[in-house]
Amino acid sequence: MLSTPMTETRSDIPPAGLHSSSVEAGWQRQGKLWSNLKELCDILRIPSAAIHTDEELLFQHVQFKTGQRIHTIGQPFDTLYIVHSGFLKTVLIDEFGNEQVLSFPMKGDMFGVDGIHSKRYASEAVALSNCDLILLPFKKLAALGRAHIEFEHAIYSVMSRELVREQAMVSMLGALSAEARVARFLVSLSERYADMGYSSKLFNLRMTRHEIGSYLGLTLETVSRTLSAFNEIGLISVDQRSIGIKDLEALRTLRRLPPSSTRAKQVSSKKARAAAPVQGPQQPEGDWGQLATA
Amino acid sequence: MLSTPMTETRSDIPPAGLHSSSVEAGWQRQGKLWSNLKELCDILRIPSAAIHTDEELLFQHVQFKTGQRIHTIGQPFDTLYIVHSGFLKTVLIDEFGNEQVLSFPMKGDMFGVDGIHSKRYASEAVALSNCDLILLPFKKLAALGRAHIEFEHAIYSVMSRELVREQAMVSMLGALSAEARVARFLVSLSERYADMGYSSKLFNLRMTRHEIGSYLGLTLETVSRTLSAFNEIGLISVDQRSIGIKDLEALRTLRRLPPSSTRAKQVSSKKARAAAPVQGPQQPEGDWGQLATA
DNA sequence: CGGGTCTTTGATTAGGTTCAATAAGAGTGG
DNA sequence: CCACTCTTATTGAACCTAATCAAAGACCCG
Repeated sequence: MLSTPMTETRSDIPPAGLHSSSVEAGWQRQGKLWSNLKELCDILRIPSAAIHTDEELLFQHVQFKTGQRIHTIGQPFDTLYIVHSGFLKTVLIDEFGNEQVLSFPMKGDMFGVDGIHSKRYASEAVALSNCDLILLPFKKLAALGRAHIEFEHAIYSVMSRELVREQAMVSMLGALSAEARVARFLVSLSERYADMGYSSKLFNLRMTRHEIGSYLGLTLETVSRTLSAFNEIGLISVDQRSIGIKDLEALRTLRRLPPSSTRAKQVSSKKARAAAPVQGPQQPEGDWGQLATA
Repeated sequence: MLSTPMTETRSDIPPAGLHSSSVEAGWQRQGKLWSNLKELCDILRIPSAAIHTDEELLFQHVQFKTGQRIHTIGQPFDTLYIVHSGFLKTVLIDEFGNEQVLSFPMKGDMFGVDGIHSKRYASEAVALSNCDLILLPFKKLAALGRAHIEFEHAIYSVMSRELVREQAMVSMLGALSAEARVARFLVSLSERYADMGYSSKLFNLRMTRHEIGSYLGLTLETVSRTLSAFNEIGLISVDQRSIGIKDLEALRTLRRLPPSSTRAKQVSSKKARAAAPVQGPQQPEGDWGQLATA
């Protein structure tokens, strides 16, 4: 119930498999490596067109292990973080020590932006898996914006994107039922994984029910129950952290589960598509391991 | 229930009273007037120190009447807005036409930022009173950032501030009871009014219960009931749109109304301060009118 | 294997929604 | 000016969703 103690040292497994796709360029076992501007843009999904490839600016990587904190609330702000690989959560801590999950940053996401205003981080970031992060000192970023007009716009764009995301979040919390929230959460995870080259149909949750609940404004029990319900009516398959998406469209459009009397009917309406054997490159299980990507 | 039709032409009352405090410099009756950079910074509460006062850049003002839309969702984005005077709401519209209120911009607030990312406004802004807005073309803003390093940081800062605000919102929606939400809403309104030089103890709501409810993720009935409850136990006084803050501290720290059994006890604990006759410059009633400020 | 965390599921409660009726204002037009 | 209408606000009663409390099973790791 309290701020999940976070084991601080789980899965110390060193990188298992390596890979060398385009974006993964600047990465290597433990060693802090460096990315250049182009790589940075690619990861952030920013048009890197007009970027001079001869740009010598380099950005340092840092690794964090599961459970480690990247920054805490109130800590002086000076750098932004971009997720190169791994999964995290950002949280607010209320006066009683309760966590409120704000986001689950993953590859391509930037976090720490909330520190710009007050020069102190307004939230806390914790690694949910081993992570490889790119450090982006704010001063450097600002300078970069000045040097490359393109990049400047990109900065604004990323911040704007984040704002839109938060708006969607507010909207969801303000208006949707528990089922709809969980459904949307699954859909967005699915899409996010697809973006990253993982399977959008079969993946493992990196966060606990408690964290999901906090993120969605629900209790862990409600999350658990809702997942079970989705499982029963055939929208998904659930087994602990493993989720199989069976009917994405239904999840996408779900607003409210039929009032349990009509529940049976709904089950039938699930256009028995269970035939389609879900698969595809599954998400790395052993963390930090083989990114069995496309 | 549907997206309040918005009368589009209520209170066509022209500006009643004028005033000429420091910040109000570039304003005048109907005429679109212009503000210079320094004034802009002042309004935005940005340090305008290193700004060359000889700067010739001017920013156009525009007036909107109660009920008018400033921009709509999907409309091509090119300018940001800064509230010089008046009250607005920004809303999201779901697939059924239901509004979700995201914010209530007022003096010193910037909105439209959500349009940067997709080059289209992601939300809709509606005037809740007659408004005087400063137009800030995004291109101009970006150029400005390049010209004045100070200002560039200010841009990031304002966007970051907005993000933090949204985070607080998410946190509130995710974790607080109805009473706590309404209490916080009142507190933040009070503080906001104080900032603007109005009375923090006595003011009029510019928005309907429905809009407040939408903003707080509650129904209008719950908002109404909660206000009534606060009134009963002496935290505030309510009469329609008029709110009197009686016990700010209680509102600030309220997490959950005592379980109605202890309710009586609570009433007594209200350190009978009703003696203090609330007053101070009240908010302009006739909109657009006399800013009876300090 | 044992302690810890995480998850599932059930029973009960309560906070908020929904439905409904009434009242108070504000604007309109005869 | 008053009747009429429309929107907004208040309040009550019934219902329902999700929270809370509780217990047992699954998983993880030392």
